[in-house]
Formats: sequence, C-alpha cells, structure tokens
Amino acid sequence: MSRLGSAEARSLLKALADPLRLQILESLSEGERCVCDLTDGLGLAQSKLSFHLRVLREAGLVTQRTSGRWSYYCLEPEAIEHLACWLMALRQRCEKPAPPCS
Amino acid sequence: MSRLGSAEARSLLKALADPLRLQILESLSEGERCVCDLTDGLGLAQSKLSFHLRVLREAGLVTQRTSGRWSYYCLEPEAIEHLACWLMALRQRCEKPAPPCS
DNA sequence: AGGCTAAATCAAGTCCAATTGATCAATCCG
DNA sequence: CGGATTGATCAATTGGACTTGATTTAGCCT
Repeated sequence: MSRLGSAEARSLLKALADPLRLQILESLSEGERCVCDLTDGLGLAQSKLSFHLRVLREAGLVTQRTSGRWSYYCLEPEAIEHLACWLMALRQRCEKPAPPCS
Repeated sequence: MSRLGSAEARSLLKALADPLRLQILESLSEGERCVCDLTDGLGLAQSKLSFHLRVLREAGLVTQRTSGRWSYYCLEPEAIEHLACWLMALRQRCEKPAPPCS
C-alpha cells in the first residue's frame, strides 16, 4: 500500500471539499456514468458539471474515457483508498497529553 | 461503528481542505498541544491560528481544554476514523461499466 | 458537405472564506 | 490593584474558487 504524502492528501481533500463534487462522486460510486446522465441526474448546467469533473480528474479521483460523442467518468478507487489510509495514519498517536506550558 | 451521512462527511472534508489546518492536524497527530506551541511551531499569526482552530473545533475534528491561561488542543480520533470509513464505503461498488448512451 | 449534438473551454462576474490588525476577556504575578 | 500575557473575537479587506453564458471542438447522421 503506497503511502500518500501530505501534499497529495491535501490536493485530494481540496478536490473533495465541494458539495457538488461530492454529489458527483456519490453518483459515480454506483458505477461509471456518462456526462449526459450526470447532467440530468444532478440537474446541473453543462459547463458547471464539466468544470467540476475536470477538478476531480486533475486530482486523480476519477478517470475518463471517450466513446464517440460521449464521455464516461469512473471513480478511481485507489485514490480514495489511499486518502482513507492517510487519514487513519493521522489519527494514530494522538493520545499523548501536552507538556504543560510555563 | 456509526455511519456518517453525506452532510457530516462534507463538513469534515471542508474543514480538512485547507493547507494550514492540515498542518495543524499533523502537529496534533503527535499529541495534544498548547496554542502557544502551535503558534511557534507553525510560525502563524495568533489570530490566524485561532481562526483555524475554531473551524476545526466546530467541525468536531479537535477538542479543546483550558488550563489557567493556556489552551490545549487535541485531535478527535473518532471523527477522522469515521470519515475514513465513509470514504472506504464510497469507494466500493464503483466497478460497474456505464450503460452506453444513445 | 452541412446540420446536430455532446462536452470541453473561455471570459467575466460573483461570492465566500481566509487574512490582517485591533480590541476584548481572562488569568497570572509582582 | 496594576501590568503583562494568552488566546478568542471582531471588522474590514483581499484573493481565489465557483458560476454563468457564450464559444469552440469533435463526432455522428442524412
């Protein structure tokens, strides 16, 4: 399991931290989707959806394939898994009380 | 293990998606810290740090205790763990190919 | 070729969150 | 008490991300 650096985790989190993009990802969690289906399903303007898909793509959270006129997007499970692992690593070792200030 | 809803996950992600707040959390992952130590360690203006600590606190990612003049912050491991689990759940079930458009 | 549709890109405009500096509240200590 | 220090809060500003509508690119069909 490849360990994620802070910088990678940061860019993944930034891409995830938008309500629309989370909705998109939740749609994609049910399987690959065509852009036109996402547009309809989420009721988004085309350019808005395209903008957010680009952000997700550049963050490595989704992959895209083109077939004819249509564009299909798919979740990248490994990216999400790596982030989850990074979070679990962060969570450990935090029980030590602080040295008292003076 | 209590399952997180989309809304909770969204607010946790939003709080995490800031480079300074991630740095703060990484500092806290080594154990509880006093505000003054965080200020020094991260080289941040006092009001800036206080602002971000408040965001983290309101998101439930850290807890705070006061002792005399000093304020100590501590990671909330469960919040992070819940988010990691939410991500893992999102990741599943995404292998199904899209129905072709027409 | 010419028209049609899917989807990406571009250019402005808008809006919200982060920054900054100042002020306030509370605690400690001489 | 009075001065000093920690840290939270407030008000105003700034910057960057998101939105919007128009334009562009490319594939399909007759």
